[in-house]
Amino acid sequence: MIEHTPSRSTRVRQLVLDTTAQLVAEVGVERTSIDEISSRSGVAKSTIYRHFPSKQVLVVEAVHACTHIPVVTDTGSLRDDLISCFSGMTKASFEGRLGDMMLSLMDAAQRDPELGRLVRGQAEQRRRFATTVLERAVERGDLPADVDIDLLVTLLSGPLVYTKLVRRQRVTEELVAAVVDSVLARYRAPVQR
Amino acid sequence: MIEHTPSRSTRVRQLVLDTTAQLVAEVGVERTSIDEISSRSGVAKSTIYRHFPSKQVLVVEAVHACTHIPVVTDTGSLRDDLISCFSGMTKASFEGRLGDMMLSLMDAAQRDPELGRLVRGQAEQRRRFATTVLERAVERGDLPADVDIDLLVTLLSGPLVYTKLVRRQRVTEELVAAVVDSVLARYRAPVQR
DNA sequence: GCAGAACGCTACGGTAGAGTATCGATCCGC
DNA sequence: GCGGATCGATACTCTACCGTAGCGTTCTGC
Repeated sequence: MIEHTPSRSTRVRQLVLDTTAQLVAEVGVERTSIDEISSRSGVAKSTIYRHFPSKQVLVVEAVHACTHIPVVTDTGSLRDDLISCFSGMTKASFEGRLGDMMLSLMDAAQRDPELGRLVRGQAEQRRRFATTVLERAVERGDLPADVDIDLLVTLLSGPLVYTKLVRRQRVTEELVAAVVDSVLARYRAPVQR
Repeated sequence: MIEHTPSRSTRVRQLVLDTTAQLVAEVGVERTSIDEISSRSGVAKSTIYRHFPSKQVLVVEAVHACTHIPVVTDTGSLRDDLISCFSGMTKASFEGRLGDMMLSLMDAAQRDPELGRLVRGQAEQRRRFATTVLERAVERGDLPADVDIDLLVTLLSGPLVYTKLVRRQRVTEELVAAVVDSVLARYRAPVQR
């Protein structure tokens, strides 16, 4: 992939998007103003409006710009796949700017249909990834065929979301592993004691 | 307890608090305005400011007014106690107005120190209740002594919070029971197979 | 180096909301 | 039913913000 030196236009555009994301992460969607974006980025207000028709669109694009899609591994080990899956989601959703935006974003998504689609889409995508990993495990026989995959995804995702949003603590690799192990414990062959 | 007929002052005050809570539940903390509270409640703006020094204080009091403390049962059965505990919390936190406020509240709590204290306090109280139930179970020998209670509380609370906030689905009695049973499964006497 | 595009600056108009002030009307205890 | 307390209505100041407009300046492709 050849990296052209970006034109002035796209450079400015990127700067505005970046500043917007930064501001949303700091003060939330509602308190983010164009004037503040302008003064903080050094890009004139008029220029911002030459790139984006409205604040609503700008915010949506800025948020969209900092969402990555985590990769799904297939190591053959359910435990490893789950840990990899949820570690990836943690990095993609809870860390960096997106992590700081989450609450404000979810709140704003209740009222803004466009943000609503974006946030809901992300959440569903996250669920689908985990669902895929679990379905593969069922096919391999690592999980009983009658297992409630939907419930399992909730049992796995919930504690991580809770730790991030309610407890406001970092979701560590150790926590992910502990959650995965706890949830899987009942499906392991009963240990001799 | 003798119920006096409330004076005009407290009646108006209550009406304002109620309308505020209703509005916060509908449009969130930031979009709730004194003018709207005034026009919707029929109470004049000037009167509102005679009762509350600022919007910030009003919102905090309004939120505070609709928080109940769930009761903790002690039936001797860990499963029943947990289900009772988390059903109570669900009713107290996820249903009714408080449930509709949650997201906006948690978001606003990031910036408003007073709301922050309130929300954090609630969350900690919830955790203490669950912790109490689990500690009793350890004392009774229903759970191993080296169990990680903190992790257990997260495993139990997380899926419910996730269902409410992220999936935006009702937290049913069935879900509470399913989560409790899933988490407890690994601590049950290993089933013969 | 020279158009033309992109940008910065400043100044608007318009709206919404917080909080204050005044005054007349209304309620409520005594 | 009288007087003090409370309330309603209105108008006002301030501030913040969205979005627009005009114009001079700077950059960029050719």
